[in-house]
Amino acid sequence: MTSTPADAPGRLNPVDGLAQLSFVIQGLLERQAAAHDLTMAQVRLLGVLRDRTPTMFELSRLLGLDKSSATGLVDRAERRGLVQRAPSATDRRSVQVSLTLEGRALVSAAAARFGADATDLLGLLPPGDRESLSGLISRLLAAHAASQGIELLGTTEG
Amino acid sequence: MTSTPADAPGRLNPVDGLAQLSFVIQGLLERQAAAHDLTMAQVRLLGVLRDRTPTMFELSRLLGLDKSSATGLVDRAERRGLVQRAPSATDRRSVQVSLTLEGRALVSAAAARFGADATDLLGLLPPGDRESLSGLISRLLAAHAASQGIELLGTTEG
DNA sequence: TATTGTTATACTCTATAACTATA
DNA sequence: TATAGTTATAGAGTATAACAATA
Repeated sequence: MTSTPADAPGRLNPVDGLAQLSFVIQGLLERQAAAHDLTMAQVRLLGVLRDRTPTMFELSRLLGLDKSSATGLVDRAERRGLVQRAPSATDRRSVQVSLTLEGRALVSAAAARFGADATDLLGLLPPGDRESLSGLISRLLAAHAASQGIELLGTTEG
Repeated sequence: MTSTPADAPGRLNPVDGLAQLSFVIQGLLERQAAAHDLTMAQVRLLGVLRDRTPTMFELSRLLGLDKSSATGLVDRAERRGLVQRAPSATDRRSVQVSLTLEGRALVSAAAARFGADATDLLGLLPPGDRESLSGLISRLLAAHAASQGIELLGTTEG
């Protein structure tokens, strides 16, 4: 399901193409994560917190994890000084999680370097093809989001 | 780096599009893996063994893991009856790893179901777009393979 | 009673270092 | 000496179940 046995070299079947592309992209992401001493789980955590300050419960839903898994993830990130916990103003059971300045800087740096890698990859195609591909991917993602619910932006990775 | 804050809904920037698409595809893979009680690591193991009978050392290289990690991975798969170890005929230090019939059946079933999911996803696009997308992805992967070494087929996922 | 979050526990996955047995 | 593989150990990541504090 991820290998490509005896296919024609220049013409992958569509399903294998999708699978292989996803592994290439994930490889780029993991490379930059590792370069910043981050695991993919931590990258997802920091990525979600870039434009949110959720409670632990909301966070676990955003990441698709159990509450207890989120506790451990946040514990380790907090120990590294990347995120912080603060009591909720409205519910004394709740905790609000947010990025520290250091966490924000780290995720921005990693995102920038991933962006450069991805841009290099796309640069392997001639400009016309590149634009076609981007447009088609946008349309596919939009159709997929629509077919699900309306879980459009921001949490496709969870 | 994985979130999509205030972009135009219908027009993701190309880099975010690639990242989000990779998460969607990985999500499909993980869903079918879980449906067969497999982790992604086990799926990669079984996938690599579909058309190979490597030694433990070769296997660790194919998967990009340390030898000891491969030992654990194969131990657990063997305990489940999915793979088997056999002594090498030529080097008494070596071990040859292969799929059992049960392992082969399992990876085939998972691959088939992932293929159906991926086909459904592509089916969200009109036929013309679908073919264009597949062609562009093929070209991108070919260019990427060429830009690396000649690590064409079979191990893009490692 | 229901919900939020943590703790206790267990398993998978991964790596490093040390070891055994071959070569 | 060098290589193939395993074992010992440690840490990240995940889940389930039980619990405390609050609602």
